[in-house]
Amino acid sequence: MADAEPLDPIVGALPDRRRRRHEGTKNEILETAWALARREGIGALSLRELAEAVGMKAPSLYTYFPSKQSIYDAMFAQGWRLLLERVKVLEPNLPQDEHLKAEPLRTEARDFFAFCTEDPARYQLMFQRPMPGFVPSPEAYASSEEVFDRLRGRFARLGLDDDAIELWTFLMTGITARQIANDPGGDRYLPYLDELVDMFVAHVELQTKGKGRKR
Amino acid sequence: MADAEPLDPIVGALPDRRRRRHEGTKNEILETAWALARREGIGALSLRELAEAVGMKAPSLYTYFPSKQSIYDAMFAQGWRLLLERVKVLEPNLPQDEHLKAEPLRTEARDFFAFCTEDPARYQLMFQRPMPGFVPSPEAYASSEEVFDRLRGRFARLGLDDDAIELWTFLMTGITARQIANDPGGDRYLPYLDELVDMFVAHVELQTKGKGRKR
DNA sequence: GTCTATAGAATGATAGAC
DNA sequence: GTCTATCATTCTATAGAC
Repeated sequence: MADAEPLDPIVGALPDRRRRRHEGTKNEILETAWALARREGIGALSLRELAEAVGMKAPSLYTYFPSKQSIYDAMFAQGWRLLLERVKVLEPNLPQDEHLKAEPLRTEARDFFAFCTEDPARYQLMFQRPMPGFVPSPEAYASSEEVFDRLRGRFARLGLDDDAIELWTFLMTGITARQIANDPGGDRYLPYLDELVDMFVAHVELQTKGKGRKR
Repeated sequence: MADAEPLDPIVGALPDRRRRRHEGTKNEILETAWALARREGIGALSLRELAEAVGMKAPSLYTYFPSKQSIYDAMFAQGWRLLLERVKVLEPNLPQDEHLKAEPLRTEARDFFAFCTEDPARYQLMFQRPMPGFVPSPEAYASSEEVFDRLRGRFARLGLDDDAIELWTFLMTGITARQIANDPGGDRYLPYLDELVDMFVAHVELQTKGKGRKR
């Protein structure tokens, strides 16, 4: 979970070696922030603690991030960029025949489930926004938008519309949230995942057969 | 949202009028706590603020609750007791014929959706536990257990087993969580609710028809 | 870039007078 | 039961020396 951070204008003007070093430290801070968030909960992150864990005093963090919010923002963006990388991998493997939805959707489901449950703190930050007053910056938000755009694209290639995406989202977030809340770190609910997908596939196929249907 | 609070031993020994008054103030504090939680988020509740809103100074709250955690605990218990009251109402209306699942499940779904979305702060406290370190007391937890026991009972009368309950829970929490996160106070996702129920019913009926199935 | 020192504010909780 | 006063922390953030 690192790099690809968009450069801020001030730092971008520095000489190369120095800039690289600056970015390196920034990433180290973010890595440490993730580690702390995993241990104590995303809402419990404090700058003193973070600074100490990274071998600094708290004020030094302000050389790298202008505020605590901006650290959350960078983490949020990082999480979505990472998910984006993972869903890109799914796209070349989509079938030509849109009647073969089940297998790609199972892969999709397992990938999402794995991503969410392998880091509950990240899940909370990305999907539950537990910090009062935290609003992601437009740049950070952009990655999350692209994830959804690509989901739309993949679903379209399987012959599925936006309403199907909504249903799909209920299922996937429903099961992952329960996994994280009731059995964090485990996989107690994983066996239900394929059943959810089968239920979903049966439903959308029933719908597309009954054409010209009402909603 | 009030009373039925189990008496703590000390207060239970007081004379009647005095005890009633004490309980009344306690409820007033809880009501005010809910109002603040709705306005500023459940995690942002502070004792000073709460005391001021109820017309006291902060230390006076300790006459009624031994700690901030105990206030959260009382709220948690209240929420589950209230949901318990609501699901009890559903039970007399269950059909004799277990092939008529769809209507009672729609009612069940609408009731749960309404309960969850009419008070997002309550939902967060009951289902998402956003306060680091908050653990409900065994007494508070008991109400939540009874809610699930009764759900099991109703599902059994519809011919549905524990695995069906798990699936159902994914669906219901998936859609309510999304409603609360993306359109709090609104009902943008309500139109999908019946569709979820239909999908679920079709799935479980397919399963019970194919008897002796593997899992 | 990193530090010390500190501002400035908020928190939960307790002691003890009345 | 309620209050004042206060403890003991914690927090983000800034000023300014080095």
